[in-house]
Amino acid sequence: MMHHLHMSKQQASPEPPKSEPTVETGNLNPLHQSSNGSSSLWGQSDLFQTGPSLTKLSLSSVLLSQPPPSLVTSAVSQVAPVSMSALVSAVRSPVLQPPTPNIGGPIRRRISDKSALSLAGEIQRNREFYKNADVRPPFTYASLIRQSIIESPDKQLTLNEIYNWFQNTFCYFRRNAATWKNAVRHNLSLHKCFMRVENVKGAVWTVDEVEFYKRRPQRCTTGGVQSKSPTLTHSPTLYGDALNASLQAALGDSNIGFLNNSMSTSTTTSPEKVPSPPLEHRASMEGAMMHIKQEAVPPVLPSSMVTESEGLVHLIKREVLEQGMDGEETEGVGVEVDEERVYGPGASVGTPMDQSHELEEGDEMAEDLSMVPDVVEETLEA
DNA sequence: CCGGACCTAAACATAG
DNA sequence: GCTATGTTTAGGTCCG
Repeated sequence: MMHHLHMSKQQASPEPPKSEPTVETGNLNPLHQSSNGSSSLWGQSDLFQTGPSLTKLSLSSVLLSQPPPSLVTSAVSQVAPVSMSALVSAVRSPVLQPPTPNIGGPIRRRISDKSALSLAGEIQRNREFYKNADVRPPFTYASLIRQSIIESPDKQLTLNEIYNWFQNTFCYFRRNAATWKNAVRHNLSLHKCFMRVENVKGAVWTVDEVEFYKRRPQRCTTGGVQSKSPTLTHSPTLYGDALNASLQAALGDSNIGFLNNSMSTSTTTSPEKVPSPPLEHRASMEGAMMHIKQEAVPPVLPSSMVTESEGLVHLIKREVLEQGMDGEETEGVGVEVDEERVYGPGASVGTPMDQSHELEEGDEMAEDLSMVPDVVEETLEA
């Protein structure tokens, strides 16, 4: 095992994907074709990561052996006292055994939920790493999809654009296209947080932040689940739990205020368009926000709502179904979603400009996500 | 042990 | 007929 790690340290960038990772957003389908045996590859590849080719394993291992820069540097240096033990162990272990989940097998411990909040930062920090390393990102498909959409200027992407984002952003997704693409489509259809919208450019996918955060809290909220994850632990993302407490304390009202402000700003910036978010809705939103706060991450909900309620013309998801049936699961959700959907069309009030405005705001928020850790760091250091 | 979240695979339907 | 896109279902793993 370790062998691979040591050797081939230099072929670190040897043959990741035969196709140059230098793909530009838009034109890169280098591997698509290779989807031939791809389908099967991933399933196994995920398990054995590189089962067939040791060379690849080497590569991965090597890369893995040196966790994403930010993962180590930021995590270690940043989060000093907080959850030292956890972080330390997390950071150490990786050295001995690759931190990433991809190697050992299909590790489920992926950063999702609130973790997704800082996913932006995570990706930003390690963009190069993920771009060149054949490492499977420790995020769930849902989180990644969301991220891709959020990163887009219009907060909406076509399926193909999402594919491109995956491939552009992660070297790992330049292989086994059939598999992960299927997963992406599956996720888009499965999760309520992803909404298909008929746009000028055809069908595009958008994210319903409210939904996104709503359906995932449980797992993460219930306790430092994520921090346990090897991948999460050392990730800048995991500020979540461990940091949380100290973070909250550290940040104090100032930052919270910031958060609140951000939220209020976003919520207030679009009051016209989104006719006074129903109280119930707000309540739920706040619920979601609570999670966000806990993670010490900037709010994102508002923007989504806005986005959603904005120029979205046709919301073609399971509205009917939700309304008609499943009153249990989607109960609360359903209601809120419906509400939003109601706004959507009616929100036509929102002008294109408004939309772009909001969208930009959303961008900023996405940026904020990436800076959260820094804020934390500074605060803690101070 | 259970239930929920995820992942992967695959069948099917549709539209271009 | 093929491909891309969507939707569903099913089986498994992991985790709290």
